[in-house]
Amino acid sequence: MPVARPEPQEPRVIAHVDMDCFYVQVEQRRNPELRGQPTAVVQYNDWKGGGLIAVSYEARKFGVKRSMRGDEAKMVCPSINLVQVPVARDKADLNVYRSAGSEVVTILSTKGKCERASIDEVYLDLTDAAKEMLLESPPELLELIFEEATKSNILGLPSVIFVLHDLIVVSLQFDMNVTNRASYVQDVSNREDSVRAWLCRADADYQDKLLSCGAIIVAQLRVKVLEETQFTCSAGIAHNKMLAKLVSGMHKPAQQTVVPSSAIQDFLVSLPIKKMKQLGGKLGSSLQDDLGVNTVGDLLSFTEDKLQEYYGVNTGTWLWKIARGISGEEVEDRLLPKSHGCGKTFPGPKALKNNASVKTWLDRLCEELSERIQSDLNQNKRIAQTLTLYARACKKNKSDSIKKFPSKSCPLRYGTVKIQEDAMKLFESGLHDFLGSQNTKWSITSLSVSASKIFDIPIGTSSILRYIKGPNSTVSPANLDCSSLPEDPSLGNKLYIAPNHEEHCEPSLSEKEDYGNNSNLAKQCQIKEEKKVSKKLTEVKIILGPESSSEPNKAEEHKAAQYVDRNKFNTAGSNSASSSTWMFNVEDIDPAVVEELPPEIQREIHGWIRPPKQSSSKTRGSTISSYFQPAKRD
DNA sequence: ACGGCTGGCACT
DNA sequence: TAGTGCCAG
Repeated sequence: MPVARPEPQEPRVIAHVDMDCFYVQVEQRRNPELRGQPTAVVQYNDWKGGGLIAVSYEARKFGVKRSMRGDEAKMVCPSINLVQVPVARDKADLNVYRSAGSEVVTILSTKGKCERASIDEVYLDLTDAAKEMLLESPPELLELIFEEATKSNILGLPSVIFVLHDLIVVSLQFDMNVTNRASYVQDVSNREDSVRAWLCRADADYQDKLLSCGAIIVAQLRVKVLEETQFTCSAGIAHNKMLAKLVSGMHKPAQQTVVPSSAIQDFLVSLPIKKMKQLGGKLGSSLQDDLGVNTVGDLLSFTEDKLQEYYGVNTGTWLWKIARGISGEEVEDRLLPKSHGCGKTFPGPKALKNNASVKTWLDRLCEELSERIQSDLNQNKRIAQTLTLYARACKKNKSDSIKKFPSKSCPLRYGTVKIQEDAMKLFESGLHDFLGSQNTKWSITSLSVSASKIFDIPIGTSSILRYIKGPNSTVSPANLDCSSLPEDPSLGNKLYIAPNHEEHCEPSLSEKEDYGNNSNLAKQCQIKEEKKVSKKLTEVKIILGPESSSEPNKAEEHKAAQYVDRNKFNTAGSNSASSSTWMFNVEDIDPAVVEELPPEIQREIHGWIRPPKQSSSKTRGSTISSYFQPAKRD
């Protein structure tokens, strides 16, 4: 369920940038002959021409839609070019699009906080950049406004010209005649003049001026993206994420749209409720069917209390706010995905009906997953902690077949073979739960594996080996237990040290309120809290990572292993094998050894042992925060 | 026989 | 936590 976030007081400048039919553009760059042609990207050509996942604007004019079959597309648009998604290991391989997306993110992340929202979308928080521009070169003083910026669409600006313009753009695409062209040019120039005037208004309020700067910055970024990647994109510029996202697709392709505060209400009143993000599904339907709310304007007549009554505290407040254009959600500073997954469906006759075929496919999926987390590790120094298996299954001849195949997860061990083994064990465990006591036939219609709980390997602690080598490490390599070292040859035996992933989370205010109504729940909540406090959050993980260069020194390795309490390591269940991570308590580290370490590492370790802050009188430590905001020195 | 394949988030 | 469900494109 959606949740309202506290609204920042200061006005922000937020942009949502959305690539235009991205996969098509990627293919058009690979094969320029496709440019300007009706084109679609399709995956799996064997059944009814495959499914379309991206459609060029030329093809859309013929009525070609995403989710059409290749065959259907050919029917409505015989001249369409259908490009297949690359296939690897007998499944669609989206890596070309992922890396193309990274190219774009790299460019877009240069002007402010940047959040990768999907493979082809980002949010930007340009507040600081906009403020800076306003101070140093405000639009009203600029002699020449950046051309792309004057092509912006400003919501609420007198729209006669826009309507005209839009109509003419359509006719333009059908090879218009000279007379039309003349009027088009004139209208465009009128339009650009009025946009320029709007962007440069000296009498604009502060918020609008910030937006103007935002629009100019985004225009520059979009041109840069085009120059450096050949990709066009569209964008929305507003004071929050919700509004920016809402309008980024309003004028496509290759255009941007600005939402001044003054235009919000008029814009929202008539907006169909289903167009709002998060309301495209069941919640939106419920609003329509149960409350008769068809537009965002209709929502305005409900009090916050009423909405909370229907949908709970969180969602109720959220609904009340979005109806008024209020959204406090922050742009996260994150350029990389939070998880990696690969999956495949096996519809109808293709369903997998025995362990052997499941294993075949699971092995392929795991191979791809392993490759992806491996390159994430190499390129981004990130480690994934959890492996999860999902499946969809049917039981033969049972009315009970509504039951879902349960997802299962376990600690993720690096190395393709280990991932394959663990995934198969997870599958067997899930299948066992799925079947229960019955001994019926089953079939699998979808399989996927994913790697999640990914965190950065902290800079400065990259290799514990580097720091633990003492002058007199004379232990025999024979003592070293290498049994759980990765087999994958691309992995070496380098040890990484990182804080325990244990999250220290305080229940949110709203949560507390919710619990407050129910003494039982409140008690549970309290118990949870106490557990967290009593458990000393000083555990640290040692993670096996890659050793790119030299052969690891066994003696050093053993020395490192001295600090690993293998007894404390345990696996999550009978189905999971040993992991490449161990838990131990930093307080168990021999202080004498700590002294051998470089000062910065000593400080880090002491930071883990000591509670990071004394500001709160509560005796609550936090591993994650003490690490990432280390050393408030006292 | 389902759009397929990814991804994110909230809730319990 | 692990596991489920919803949502988006």
